[in-house]
Amino acid sequence: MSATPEPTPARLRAIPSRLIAGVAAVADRLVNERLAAADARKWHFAVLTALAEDGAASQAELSRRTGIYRSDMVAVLNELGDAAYVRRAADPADRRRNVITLTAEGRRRREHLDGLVTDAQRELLAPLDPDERSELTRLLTVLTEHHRPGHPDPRDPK
Amino acid sequence: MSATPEPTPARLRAIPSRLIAGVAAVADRLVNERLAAADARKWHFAVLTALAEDGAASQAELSRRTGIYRSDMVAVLNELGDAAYVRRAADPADRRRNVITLTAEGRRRREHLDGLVTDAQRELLAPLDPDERSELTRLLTVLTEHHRPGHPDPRDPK
DNA sequence: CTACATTCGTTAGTGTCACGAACGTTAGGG
DNA sequence: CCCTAACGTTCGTGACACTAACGAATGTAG
Repeated sequence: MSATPEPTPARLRAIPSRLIAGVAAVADRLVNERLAAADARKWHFAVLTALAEDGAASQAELSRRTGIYRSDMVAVLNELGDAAYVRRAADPADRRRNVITLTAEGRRRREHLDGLVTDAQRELLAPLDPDERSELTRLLTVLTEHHRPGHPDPRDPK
Repeated sequence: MSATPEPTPARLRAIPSRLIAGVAAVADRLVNERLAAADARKWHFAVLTALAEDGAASQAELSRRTGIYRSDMVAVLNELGDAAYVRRAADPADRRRNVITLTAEGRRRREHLDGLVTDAQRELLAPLDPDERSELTRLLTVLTEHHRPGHPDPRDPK
């Protein structure tokens, strides 16, 4: 069991990057389906949650928290602003920045979307027991931490 | 540990679907970078590998094996055909079908790309030990098997 | 045998998303 | 004061997932 004489069967189905891409597609579909029913997309949820968890921030800061490119952040904030879920105000301390603030409606909206997203997680992880779920989360977190701008490879500190 | 009094901490960073999407993006980037250096894309590798592992097939069959939409398969096979990695011939037994066959050059090409893809997997999974790698693969396989057209929910056999 | 549904390959088109280029504005450091 | 860098913004690109529709061929029910 420890020494497999076979060279590398490496079945297409067992290639990690393909497995992950497949599961990611399923997860995205599950989340999007539910959010679409509430006329929202995952970016909306990500931005609202980032604001709820760590407070008001500039657009660039929100980009870093959520992983959304700052170019794409503009449109998301336009939509959230049009719906009065966030407010966009100039930062008096640094006039390059906009300060994005979560409104009361935005907070309610976030809680609603959170329920939908949580449902999607449940359906996604349905076949796993609690231990397996936390182990999966742990492994994915390790990978996420490792492949982070600045940490990818200590041999190339540039 | 079993009863968490907190309502829903649910940190944005810990949402499985977001973790998976992030890791999938990293994995895709790693694979694409390497394949691009060989002027290939992941579809090429997937099709060549499907042919090498399970033999010649029709385009629709390749679609199912690889997960590529049959609409997109056309362009991929055009490119692989132009490079003489595969041959496309009419199926005499069913004249709707094309039979796609892997050529000798295609087989060499596949082995080359396989090396690149394997390197990418190594880099992706670098922070995990062998046990963790197989556990991750196992968990992802469980999820993949569960969320498969026809198996999504036994409560809705339709 | 005829009629109908289904499969296949193909073309064209849509929407999402990640990402880069460039620009004007503003801030901070030498 | 100049230079660099960060910020918000606009525009554009390319990969990818997916749908719609088509003609040709096949299988099947009546």
